[in-house]
Amino acid sequence: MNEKNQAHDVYVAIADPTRRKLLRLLAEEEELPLYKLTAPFQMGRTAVSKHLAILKEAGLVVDRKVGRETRYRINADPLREIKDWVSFYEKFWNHNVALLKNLLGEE
Amino acid sequence: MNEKNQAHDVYVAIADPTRRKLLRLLAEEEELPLYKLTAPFQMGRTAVSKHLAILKEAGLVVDRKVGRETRYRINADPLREIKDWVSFYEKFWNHNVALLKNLLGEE
DNA sequence: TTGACTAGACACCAATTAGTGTCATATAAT
DNA sequence: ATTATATGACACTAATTGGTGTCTAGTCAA
Repeated sequence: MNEKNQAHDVYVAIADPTRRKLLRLLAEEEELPLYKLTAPFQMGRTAVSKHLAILKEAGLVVDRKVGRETRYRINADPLREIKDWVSFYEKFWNHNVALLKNLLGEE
Repeated sequence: MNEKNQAHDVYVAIADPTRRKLLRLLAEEEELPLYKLTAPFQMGRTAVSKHLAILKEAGLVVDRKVGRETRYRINADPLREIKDWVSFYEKFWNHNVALLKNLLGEE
């Protein structure tokens, strides 16, 4: 899946439901090896491994080798970028809420 | 680009830089026709139109015909979903900040 | 030390994506 | 009435994506 170089940003990383589910799993278990991360999915180990590689590229997971396992751990920091990006648009829905309040208030 | 059916969620919609830029443009101009939205990009009108279609599918833009133009307008509401999703992970980076504070406090 | 387990590295494939160009149509302007 | 503008609708293409299977190597256990 993207064997070549960098260029996988956080936005792309979280666009895939499988990858979001992986993050969720990692959010609850502190550290998990690939074979355990593969279990909840129908796809094969290779596919999950590639998804994890994309998450890793985006900085959302960190891995370390322990014996024959490769254990993955979440790193949520890059998600700040998403949060910042979204919060810029918050004023739009707040704006609408304000309009609505206004409307109801003048009713 | 996805001529068939639905299935374009918000996550996918914002994964593309062109589409994020489109949203930004629409955030500043209230309402813009396709030909004006195309101008800032190097790609052709057709491509931009398709990106807008994806944004529309995700509910992030609304359009209306005015004469021969099709004018686009932003609708930020679906971004709430992203915000909610990200905020779940906030505790992780807050957790780290807490740890750091602890560390500094005990210094 | 033999065998089972965990995972990386490849090669391969089908479906999707992001772009292109062209043609048709509706509207506006001269 | 004619011409220019704005866009939709298609057909096409190259690159990317998300998945597969196989082979290899390191590690753990009997």
